[in-house]
Amino acid sequence: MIARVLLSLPIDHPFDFAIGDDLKEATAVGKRVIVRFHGREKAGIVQSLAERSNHPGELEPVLRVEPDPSFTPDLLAICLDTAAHYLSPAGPFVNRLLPRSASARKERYLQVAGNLDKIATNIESRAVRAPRQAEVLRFLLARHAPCTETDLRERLHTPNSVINRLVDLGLIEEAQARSTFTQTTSPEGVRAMEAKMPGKDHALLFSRSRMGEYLKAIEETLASGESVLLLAPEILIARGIFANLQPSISVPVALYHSGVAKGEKGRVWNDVLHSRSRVVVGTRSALFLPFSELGLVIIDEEQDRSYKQDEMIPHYHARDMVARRTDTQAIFGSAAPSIETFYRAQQGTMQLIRQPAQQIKTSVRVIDTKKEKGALTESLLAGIVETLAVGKRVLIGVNARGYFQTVLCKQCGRPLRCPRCGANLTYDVQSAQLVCRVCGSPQPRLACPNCGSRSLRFVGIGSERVEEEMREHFPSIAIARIDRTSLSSKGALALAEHAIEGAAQIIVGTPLAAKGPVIPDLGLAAAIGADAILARPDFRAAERTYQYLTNLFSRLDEGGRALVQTSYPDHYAITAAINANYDLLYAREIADREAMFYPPFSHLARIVLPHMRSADRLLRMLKGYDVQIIGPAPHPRQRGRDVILVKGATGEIVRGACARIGEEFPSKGRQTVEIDIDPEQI
DNA sequence: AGCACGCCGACT
DNA sequence: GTCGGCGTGCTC
Repeated sequence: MIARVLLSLPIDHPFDFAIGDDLKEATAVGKRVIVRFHGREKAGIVQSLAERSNHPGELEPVLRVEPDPSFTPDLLAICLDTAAHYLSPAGPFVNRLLPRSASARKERYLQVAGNLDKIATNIESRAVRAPRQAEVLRFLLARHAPCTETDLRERLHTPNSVINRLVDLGLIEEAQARSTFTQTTSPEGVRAMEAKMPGKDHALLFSRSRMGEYLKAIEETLASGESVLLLAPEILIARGIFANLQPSISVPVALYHSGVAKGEKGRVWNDVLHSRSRVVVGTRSALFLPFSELGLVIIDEEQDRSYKQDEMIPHYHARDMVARRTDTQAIFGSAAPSIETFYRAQQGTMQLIRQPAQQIKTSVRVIDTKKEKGALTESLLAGIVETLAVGKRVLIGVNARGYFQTVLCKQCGRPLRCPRCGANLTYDVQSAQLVCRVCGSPQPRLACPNCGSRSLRFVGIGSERVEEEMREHFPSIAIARIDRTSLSSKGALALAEHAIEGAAQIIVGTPLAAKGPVIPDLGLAAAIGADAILARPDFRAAERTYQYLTNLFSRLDEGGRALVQTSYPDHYAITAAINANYDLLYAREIADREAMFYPPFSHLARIVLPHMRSADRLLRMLKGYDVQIIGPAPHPRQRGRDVILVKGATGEIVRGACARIGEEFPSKGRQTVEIDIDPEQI
């Protein structure tokens, strides 16, 4: 017996290892094994088992088989399919996905034990002498659902001793996560569900408030014995949904995202693997958890760019990977769907459930910055003062992080560029110097690296600059800034959540802060950075602008006011957003996309290649396929690299052409050719 | 990815 | 004459 093992190497094929008699029993497809490779111990995932190997030489033995977490064969197949779809090697992907072995300690799900009267009397009798115990009982009783020990400790700051004492007293007990759920769906319920989605497993839920529909669908799926996955675009939002969902669902809910601690990841993985967890809320990586009977995937804010993995290979899009899956029901939720998804719904590829009635009419005021100058106009400041005066809160949406967006050289008349990578430099207040946000290198002098001139002009405005100006204007007001750094650590995350909940009167945020549910007591949502999104050289610029503004407005409750500062008050993306008129946006966009042969009418791939002798050969090769080629154009941020956009009528054609590129131009060091299938970033 | 092998410039 | 630069190639 031999095992074909996927190692974390940028090589697209598995390596064979011999399985000794002692490990025959333990070795299985999807397990993590330790092998000796190239003289060193390395972990790998068993892709398949076979009788013999084609390898001419001697085989190294499998040294050890790791305990769970492991892949189910089904999940492994999905991962291999995903990697293949994006023309990426599977080894690094699957090795990265699988968490390290979970710690021996298993997370307990706790619930109140015995009859409710007994608990109620205990809460009363313990209120004075054992207030912490009473608190825990009250919490669990009110919750109606089991709760993990960690969760209990975090929410109530309960020491372990209190929990253990309650277990000893027999007042709380470990819940069998699986058995606590009572089957509630009648045959009529099942029939109603079938009627709702006749013969179609996938639906676009186009609505402002979607949680109710989600809850219904989740309970229906649970009732049929299957599991549910709910995806959110950001950690911050996943956490919010998790907190909301947990008390209203009949089984324990697990949370899974890249910020979850290692041990906890392994625990959640194992809970899903053994069907102890049947509802998971998470970000895109949760899509690759080992569900055995996944009945429903909900992908909330389906239009969100964050579902695309840009930083690492494979560059997969969670929404598209869900769309490919016919083995599970799927709901794509959005208040401002992507043009692609809405098109599919229009074509009948998926069902369209549209609830326009729920759109809240927001009163929006437009400030034309061609008439009123400055990044922070007088009207905006007046609006903020007014809002604060009535005790309401303010959200200011800025398009970018940092201080100034760009620094222009008056001599060269062009933005200052990083000499190392060619990206536009920004000014950092903290260090009072120019820094490159792409490669991180600071500039020694406050001068143009190109000509040395010290006469600079600062244009644009970033979140840090706005935050600082706000502090000057409103020194006694609590101000918070929310951007990508808010997701960097647990502490920063908690701070951001705290700010949104009410700790800050003014929140300055990048588009990240526009995502999420209604912010309590928000009186004013002001967009001052929408133009920068609209001006991006990307065929989705108008769509993104609409989605950004819609997101921002949706953080207001009934009665809240919005304000948009723009130089393009008549642009359809902005007027459509202000009037919540998606159909206007869609009509304009879909006509444009068809005329310009962009998605959904074409499929794209983005190729980034270094300046090399063989670039001409690459282009000639592409021309042999039925594709359109745009470029090569210099990479906007990386010096010495070019970008080619490949357009084709089907994904197969584009992927075929790109696969050939991948074969003919194997990655070797600096010469690596990057291929991004269905890019979100143009 | 590592790591070794291998072939050309400035140094004790 | 050597030390060491990183291009190329292999790993079951």
